[in-house]
Amino acid sequence: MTASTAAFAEHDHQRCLQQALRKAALLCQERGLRLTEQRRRVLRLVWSSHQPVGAYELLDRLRDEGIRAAPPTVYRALEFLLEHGLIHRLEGLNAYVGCTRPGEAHRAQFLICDRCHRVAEVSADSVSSAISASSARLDFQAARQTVEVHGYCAHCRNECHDHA
Amino acid sequence: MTASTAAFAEHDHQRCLQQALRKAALLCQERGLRLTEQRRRVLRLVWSSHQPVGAYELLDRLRDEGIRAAPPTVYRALEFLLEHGLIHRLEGLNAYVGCTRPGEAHRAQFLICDRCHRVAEVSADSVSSAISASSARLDFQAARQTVEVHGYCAHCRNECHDHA
DNA sequence: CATGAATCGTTATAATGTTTCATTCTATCG
DNA sequence: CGATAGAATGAAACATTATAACGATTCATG
Repeated sequence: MTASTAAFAEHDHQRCLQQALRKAALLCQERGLRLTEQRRRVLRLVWSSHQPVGAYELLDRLRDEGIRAAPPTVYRALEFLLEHGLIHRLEGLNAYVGCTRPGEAHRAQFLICDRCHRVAEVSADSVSSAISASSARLDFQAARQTVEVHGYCAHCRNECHDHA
Repeated sequence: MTASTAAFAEHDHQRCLQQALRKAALLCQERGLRLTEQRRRVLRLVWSSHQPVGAYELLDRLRDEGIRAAPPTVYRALEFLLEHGLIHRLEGLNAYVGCTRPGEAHRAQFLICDRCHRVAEVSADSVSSAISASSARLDFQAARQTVEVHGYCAHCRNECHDHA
């Protein structure tokens, strides 16, 4: 099972989480970044599932863990994690998901299931290069692509048919 | 000049505006929708340029015109215009732009110049079908695509070189 | 006109994100 | 070790974006 298909399938999510934390630690060590307790905690919470998490939900969960936190606590951690490619922000949801390929240069697309709310990260060259080519045709220099696809994952599509 | 390239080039914007209002009136008449004064006003303000406009900016401009308006006034108009495909929402900017092809089924991508803040709407089949194909490969039923590309338009890229 | 549905005005509030400044931590240098 | 400068944090206030709720008005239609 590849990382990109894992989100919608049954899997041992503990492995996802552990791998994400391990990769983050490695990346920060390599780059001389400080993966502080707050940042690690937020990263762990973001990775607690494949469902995107909002900033204030993270705040609540931090408080549940007994952490004294205010909005800037969360936003600062998110900013750090975004800046170094450890998480992604889903613009259409104002929410955050873990990056499956931290440290690797990649252009990601997100498949967002509107029923189970799980999100899969995809890196299809066919998509990113079609966007680049289309941009270039209009003499537009593309620097950053946001691609968010809403719909139903295989499992939820079947559920919907069952209950239709 | 096609609609999709107009945004970044010199052009008679009055024509864009008038055409947008004309198309909107036509579409509403065909569908039995009420293009009320508030809705027309908001549509006109959204179309006042190719730069996306935020809800509260619209609110301010309505007030400048002497209209008594509160947030729901604007959001209700925006909701109507979005629902019937007269405008688009740019998720990454929390802002709105006029739709260049109201009434036509189309999947749009947006080229957003980070310098002049103008936005061009594109409908590249190569992009939308690459996204559909990529989704299908993961057995994901794509219903709606959000594609927002940040970068520099031709004009601004040259400006940047000049001043570099 | 009577009526019901759609639209609008108004107030309040929720949800999301930022600024600011004082304080604490941490790595490094003398 | 102690000084120190930069990074990170705590805390309060504030700014921006969006929605809920409810009564009043408008409008097409019978």
